[in-house]
Amino acid sequence: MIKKSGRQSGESTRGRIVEAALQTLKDKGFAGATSRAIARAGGFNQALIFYHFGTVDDLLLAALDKTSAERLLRYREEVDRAETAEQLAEVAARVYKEDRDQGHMTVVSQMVAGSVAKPELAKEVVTRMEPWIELCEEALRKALGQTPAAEAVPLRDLAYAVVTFYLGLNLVTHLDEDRERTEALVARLQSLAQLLS
Amino acid sequence: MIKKSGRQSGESTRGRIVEAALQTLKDKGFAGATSRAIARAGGFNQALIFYHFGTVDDLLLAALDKTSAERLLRYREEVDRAETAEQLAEVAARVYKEDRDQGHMTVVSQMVAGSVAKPELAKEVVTRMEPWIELCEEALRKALGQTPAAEAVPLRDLAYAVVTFYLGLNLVTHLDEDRERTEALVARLQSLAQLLS
Amino acid sequence: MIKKSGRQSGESTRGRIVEAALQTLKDKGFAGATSRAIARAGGFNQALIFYHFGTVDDLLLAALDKTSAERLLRYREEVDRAETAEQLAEVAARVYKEDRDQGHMTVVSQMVAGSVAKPELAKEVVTRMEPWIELCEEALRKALGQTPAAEAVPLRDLAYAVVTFYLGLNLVTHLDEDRERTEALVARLQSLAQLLS
Amino acid sequence: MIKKSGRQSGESTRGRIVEAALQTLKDKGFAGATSRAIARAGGFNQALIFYHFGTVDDLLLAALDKTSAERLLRYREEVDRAETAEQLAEVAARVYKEDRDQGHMTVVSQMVAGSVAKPELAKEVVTRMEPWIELCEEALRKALGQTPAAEAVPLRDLAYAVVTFYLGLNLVTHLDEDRERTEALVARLQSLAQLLS
DNA sequence: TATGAATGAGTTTTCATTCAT
DNA sequence: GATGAATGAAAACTCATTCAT
Repeated sequence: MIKKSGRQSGESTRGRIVEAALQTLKDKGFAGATSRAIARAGGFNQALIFYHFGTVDDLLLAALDKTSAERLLRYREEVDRAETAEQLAEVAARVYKEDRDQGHMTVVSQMVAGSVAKPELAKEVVTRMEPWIELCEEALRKALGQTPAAEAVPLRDLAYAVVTFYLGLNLVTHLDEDRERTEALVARLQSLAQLLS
Repeated sequence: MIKKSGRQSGESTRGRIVEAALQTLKDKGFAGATSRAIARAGGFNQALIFYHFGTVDDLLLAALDKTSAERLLRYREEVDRAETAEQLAEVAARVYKEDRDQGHMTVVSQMVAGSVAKPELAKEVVTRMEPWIELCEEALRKALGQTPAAEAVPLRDLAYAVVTFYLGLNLVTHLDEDRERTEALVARLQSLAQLLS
Repeated sequence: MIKKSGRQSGESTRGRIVEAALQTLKDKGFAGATSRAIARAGGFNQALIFYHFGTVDDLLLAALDKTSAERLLRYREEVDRAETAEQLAEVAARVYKEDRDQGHMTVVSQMVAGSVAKPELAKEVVTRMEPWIELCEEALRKALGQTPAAEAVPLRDLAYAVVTFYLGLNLVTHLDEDRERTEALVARLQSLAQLLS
Repeated sequence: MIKKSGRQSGESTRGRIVEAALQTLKDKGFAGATSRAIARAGGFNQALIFYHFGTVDDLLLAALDKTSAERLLRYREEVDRAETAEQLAEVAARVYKEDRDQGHMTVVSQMVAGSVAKPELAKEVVTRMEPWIELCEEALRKALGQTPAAEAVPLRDLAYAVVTFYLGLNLVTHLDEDRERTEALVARLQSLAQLLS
């Protein structure tokens, strides 16, 4: 079916809006992700956001969903391929860099940080963290299978800790302009992982 | 002698404003910490904020300073008293609960999260994180002194990791309304600490 | 077909806003031409000004443009019609009275005066004075063509002087409530013009 | 009588405030001459303005008085010394440059322009223009004594015209950054004066 | 005299959202 | 579907002025 020239189909418009929301979240943070800023970033009309998503917060959640889904796929692919703890540590370091460079984790931490004052938003954000904890638990099971650490701490809790750390890591990443420290940190954690294995 | 309402000693007014800013940061987050909201919380005139602090951001930084100074004192006291890794883990768990219940760490993570889009704010926030990393390093030196972990990872980097985790922990804390998970997590980390010792 | 109040054709709204800005500039001067005052004068929402013009200064410039264009047309029409120095002096007196009564020159002098502290505004205002100097030069060429005055002073400079005087005249006009003096002054200048011819 | 150290006598404080008001009027124009800006410029407390002058407008008038008195003295001195029209034209050019460079006329034109919306202020400003018109008339009498121009136009009216022009000149001066045009203009007027003599 | 503190009303500008077309 | 226009509320910040000391 051929669309009229100029106007994109509704689906692709939604996509463009979500994309613009993501970009704005990365560039300006939660506080700066206003309907105007998003519309400006995407080059479309402000009102479109409300037509397609109802509220700005709903658009932001949709954006979070998109990032989450994409990255989850990518992570699972890598986790499935890895076998040993060392490999997993290496995977984590690599994918972290992807996340950081593409701003995916910025989106997540901004949404988490921004939802402090908005309980309804917070509820939705929590829900979206769940699959990450699961993926992480899976990875940890692979990595720590029989080690003493696995016995001391239930993998579920450890997974929660890892995700928590990841959130903090992202928050800190944007403060560390030259990336010296965060870079070093991730390298160190890799060494630590080998210790535990 | 009782002061008439309205004109006060200046220093105490600054204090009241900072207190209101802290409360607002805790209750509404960075995005909600507007001059109006803060003035409403403290029951004073909006313009007073600008009279005493010039800008909202400067007030927010002053609030961060206050929390930071107070908590740093409290932490150092506890860290100085502790001797073994186990004691330190116990201290960490206890003081974390204080922080959480009093909202001190909320203030920190909100300021960190809120400064994504504001480079000048970010610079100031970074500076204020430094003493925390130092304190943490000190505590880790005590805890890990001779262990293999201390050799694998420089304590400085580990301290940075701990602070990062702490930031994430706080972000996550307010999402976890019933505190089930974060509570469990902290308990688990305590066990983990025993493992490492 | 009558439009419902509220949504209008955009172009006409811009016009209404410009008109309100002109009125406010005339009534309250540059310092009093605030967005609120203008919105009140025009009976529309304050935010409309920013929607259509971005900043108050840009609106004020648009208002200046409108007055300028309208009056320039009117002046040129009269100047083209006049032949002798006496006729031009008469034209000048007549159109000055129009200007004064309609407040057109108040707008100009207020914008000039108001731009002291605003270099960007000043730049724009200067640009908008140019066509007036040109028109004036043209009129002077007609009036003074072969006279000794024309030889002593380049017409360009004289035109600049006339415009300068006109600016001053306007400033003074509003101080001279009963218009006795300015009225007399213009009459005298007419006589003077005859002397020079 | 020796004053206490630190505190200046009331009279000198008034002087400092007036001086600061003048400076602010020159730098920021009427719209920018707020109590805060003036206090900042003079390095004293805002409230002092109200203590000594009651309102900002009254201070501004006091400042106008001071400039006016000082310049009037200077002008009279020069006018008294001059004899011929040529000398007077030369004096005018010289003293104009002083005025411009020291910003005295800026103060005047800003006060005139700023009083559009404030009838009480306007009334006061008008009063303060009177001695200038008189001085100017006197100078013109000297310069034009027996010429045909003096017969065609009453000197009083001409004096009014000159003052009016002077006001406009100042308005234009600050728009003409490189001073090319206004400089040339004043030079031309000097030549013109010789023509009339 | 002088001042730091305080205030209510004001400033420009941006917000999310709605609506007519 | 899409858009330009419109709006009431709110943002940060400044205003002239008052007052207790």
